[in-house]
Amino acid sequence: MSRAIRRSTVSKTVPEPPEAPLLPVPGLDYGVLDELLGYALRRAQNALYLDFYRATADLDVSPQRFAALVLVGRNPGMRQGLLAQAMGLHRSGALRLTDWLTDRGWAERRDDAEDARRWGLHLTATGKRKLALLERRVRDHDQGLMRGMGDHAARLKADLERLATVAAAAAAALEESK
Amino acid sequence: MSRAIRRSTVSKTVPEPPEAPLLPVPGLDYGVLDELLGYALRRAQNALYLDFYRATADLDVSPQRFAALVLVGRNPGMRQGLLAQAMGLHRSGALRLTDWLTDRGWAERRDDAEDARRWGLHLTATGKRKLALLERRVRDHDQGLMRGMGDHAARLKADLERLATVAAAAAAALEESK
DNA sequence: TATTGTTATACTCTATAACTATA
DNA sequence: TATAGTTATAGAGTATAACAATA
Repeated sequence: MSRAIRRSTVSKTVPEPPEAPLLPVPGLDYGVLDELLGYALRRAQNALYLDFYRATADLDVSPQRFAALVLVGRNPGMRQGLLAQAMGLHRSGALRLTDWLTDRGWAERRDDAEDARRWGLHLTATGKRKLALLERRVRDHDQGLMRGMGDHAARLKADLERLATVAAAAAAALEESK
Repeated sequence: MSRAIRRSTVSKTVPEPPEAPLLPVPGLDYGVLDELLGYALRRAQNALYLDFYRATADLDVSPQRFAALVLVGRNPGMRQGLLAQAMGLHRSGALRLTDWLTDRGWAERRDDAEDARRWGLHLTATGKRKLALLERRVRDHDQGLMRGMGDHAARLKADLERLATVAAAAAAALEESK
């Protein structure tokens, strides 16, 4: 592959957040939606996304990009393909995500000693500073949500982790039975 | 506004699902992500979306469009603006969503008796049949997830509803303090 | 003047398919 | 041949801004 400098065509901003939270509108009949675990999850996810967006508005990231920054920071030298796998993305998506980080000077690609097809991803000094700042902000903010959930916070987190594996197993079973 | 027949430029298919679930990759260090309620929620949401997509693959809907169908079915005559509000969308998004439903002959716009600026949204007979089929499928499927969560299912749903309001309040407070 | 819905546009996000270099 | 990454493209999703009709 060409190791020449590439021109990346990556987004310049963070995506627009939802217009408004998805909270129940008084007087509307939600029918079956009110019974569904999936819809409750969607409502919560929507509210948290909006909240994350506002809490980090000045730092120019998205939840996904924050996650990528953490992963590269914690696993220096990781390949793009592994980043894709960890984030549930196609290879081409991991490329764009990496480009976004390198365009800002937060990460860089280095040659992989074992396999010349691969890159090793590393944070720059700037990236490390940015990550430290972001981690503090995001953690504080998340802890605020946890406080709001009181003594249900820990069990909610555990239940969500279990739900993710339950749903993934269900999806895999459907894929299988095709 | 023109009540002439419009040419809708709406998508023909359902969006591509994530490439793969976001489950933890063994051997990777997730750092702070493993501590965050928000990341646990993201993992669950990702898995459920993929699962919904596969469970309804033959029915050509997305979670959002399913929700719109339920809302219009349950609240006949509702305005587009109200649909936007209920779904956390901009007006222009509700327009596209409505176009999508009308293009398929599942819903129709009728004049609003009280205000000539508004449309009243209604399901067609076809839309009602489709909705009945979808509701059965989605409910069965959601109950499968609930069964997988055992006796934690009800409390998880309640916790998620509370989390949505906690996060929405936090987001509103941030918006306020700007 | 404000509101409802529309139009036109811009931008992001993701995947697919074909390609190059390397294993 | 298979894999890692790249390129080019197509399709989806959302919002913004300006506009017409109506209140």
